[in-house]
Amino acid sequence: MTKKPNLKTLAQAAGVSVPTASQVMRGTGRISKETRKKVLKAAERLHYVPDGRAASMRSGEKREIGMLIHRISNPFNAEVISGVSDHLEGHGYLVSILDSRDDVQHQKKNLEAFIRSSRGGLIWVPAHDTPKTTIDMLRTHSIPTVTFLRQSKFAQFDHIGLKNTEATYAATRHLIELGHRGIVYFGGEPHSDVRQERIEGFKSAMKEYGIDQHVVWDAPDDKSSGVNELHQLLKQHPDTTALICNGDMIALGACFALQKTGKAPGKDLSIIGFDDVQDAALATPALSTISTHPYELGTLLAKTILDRIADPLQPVKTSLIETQLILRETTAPAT
Amino acid sequence: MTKKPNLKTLAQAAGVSVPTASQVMRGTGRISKETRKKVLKAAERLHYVPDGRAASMRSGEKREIGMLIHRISNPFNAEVISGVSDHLEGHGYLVSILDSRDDVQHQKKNLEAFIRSSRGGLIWVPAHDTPKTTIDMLRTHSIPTVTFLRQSKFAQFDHIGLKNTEATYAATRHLIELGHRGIVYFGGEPHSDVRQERIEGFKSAMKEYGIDQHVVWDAPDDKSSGVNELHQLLKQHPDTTALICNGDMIALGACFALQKTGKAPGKDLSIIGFDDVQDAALATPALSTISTHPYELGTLLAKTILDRIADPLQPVKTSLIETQLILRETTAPAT
DNA sequence: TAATTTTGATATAACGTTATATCTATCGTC
DNA sequence: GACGATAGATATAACGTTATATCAAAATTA
Repeated sequence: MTKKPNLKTLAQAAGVSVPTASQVMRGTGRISKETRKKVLKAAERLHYVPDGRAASMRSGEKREIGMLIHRISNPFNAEVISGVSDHLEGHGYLVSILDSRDDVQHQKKNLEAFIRSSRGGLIWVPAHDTPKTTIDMLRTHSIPTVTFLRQSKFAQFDHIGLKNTEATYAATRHLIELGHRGIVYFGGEPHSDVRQERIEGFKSAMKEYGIDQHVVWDAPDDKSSGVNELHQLLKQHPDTTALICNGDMIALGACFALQKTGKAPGKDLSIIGFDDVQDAALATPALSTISTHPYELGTLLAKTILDRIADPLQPVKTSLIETQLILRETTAPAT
Repeated sequence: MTKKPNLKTLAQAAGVSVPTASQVMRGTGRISKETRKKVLKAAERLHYVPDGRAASMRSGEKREIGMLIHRISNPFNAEVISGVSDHLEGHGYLVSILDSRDDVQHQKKNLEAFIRSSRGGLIWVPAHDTPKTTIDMLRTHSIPTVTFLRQSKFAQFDHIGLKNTEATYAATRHLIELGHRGIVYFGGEPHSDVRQERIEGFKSAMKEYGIDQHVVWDAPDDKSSGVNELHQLLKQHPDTTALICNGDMIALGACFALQKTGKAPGKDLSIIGFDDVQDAALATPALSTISTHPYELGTLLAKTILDRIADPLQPVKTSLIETQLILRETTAPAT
């Protein structure tokens, strides 16, 4: 059990000075072929790996990006992560994921630890009702930050979002043209801004067609919530003929609940999800939904944070990703 | 845009020396009430946050644990992560996740960056066919490491695993007692040791009942693979009446494929999954499967790595988690 | 050949902390 | 009132790197 090797050890083993060893390891400076070989050989033998803390502290370089997201198990997020990682690893960065569980307490703890650890940048989905103090904390440490999906009310960061309003507008319009009138916006937390944008699109389509009644139903965005809440909804609003859902998971839950009562999604109730997760296409019946190109979103996030790191003073940018209405088997004309 | 504050700035602002400021921030040493108040006030005003790199380098303490796993989107892993995070955050650690995509190249890159970043410990699912050099790299840096699910052939780390053999033995036996004879082990990569253990249990149950023919079918562990491969399997082995699957996702894929051809899981083909992910209970029909208590596994992982950090020289420990056969709607007597 | 540049290496200081040793008042004790 | 003990602060060095300045020797130029 030998001691962990450092530059000093390495330099001694190779018979050179510490700065020389450092230069060889980084491939900088003027080094002769023989010394380079000597040092590399010693490094191999000792399994030398530089201490990133010391290197980063001295040089100011930070080759690690953190992603703080609201739900690590969300398959949509997993796709985004892939996009981010593929791009950033290509640029020599390590991407590590933190899970806020969409809870401001967890988020604060994680962010404090994050700031302490001095990483190069943050890709972030702010938790619901993120307080101003949290934002201030980030600002005063001037960490390159890009938000996605959700935007902060209190500060301007670079942001990649979705065209939420347009997406639900198109979906709602499609349902109306199929003859539906009893359309409900199903799922999501009341405080969510993203959801508010989506409801905006829903309402404006309804208004455009002169439908005044529009029900919005609050419920957590997971599958079991869809199962549980659908019955409540149908009991309270029996004239419902179609759902625009806040996410695929709750939509799939609703499909499941419907089938349990002997009814058929599509035939008895039209359902449109949001995200186009892998399961949407593989469900029975296949879920009509709104696709959001998560991998491309990830790539764009990666590019955006690299730009921000390269030039911290450039003006703030916001990009919105196009969505696409995917019609499968859970949408049909109203009967 | 003021400069990031450090201990020196803070000490000057509070009118004390650097070591005093340091002691106040950590709550150590002998400090009078007034000076403490002065320093804390200044820290608040400046939004001072200590630099974890410097602190960790000097003190040797590392309050960050990394989890390197094979598939971040796997819902089973998400549950494990929750268990780990809940426990470790309670002990003042930050948990960050790295995704190896089950690829030895990605894994190596991630591990190198991980070692450079000098974290306190590693919770790890080794990728398939992890080479010895990778293990050596870890060993020479003597990083407290706990593996889970998969064990390394080349080194002894603390390990938390599943009782794979017992699990599939019980499942196979159950199917045999229901009258099935054409039972197939469906899914998984050929090189997987975990899968090998499961196949062991499968075979030994078959042998015990004098059934000599046992088909093992290779296929990736995801849903779409289940959809695609089932047809191939049934074409090649038409006398198949039941499947033991290597994971819930491929099992659900098989259910889907079966339904597409007008047949019913449970009635026409019995299917047992592995993991008991959330979707298993919510599928139509509900999936019979093997539950593995992922959250508890996570808690145990957290405790194990804390023990290892506290005493790096203690003997290596291995724990195996009990599994449980959950019978739902996709298992029925053979016709 | 003297002056100048280039090559290949090294010495030194600095990044922001914390561990250890040290120092000066003030206190209690007999 | 002399003495040791203690409270409350500080000086100094160290963690493992890298940036900058420096230096000797070799190579090039005039």
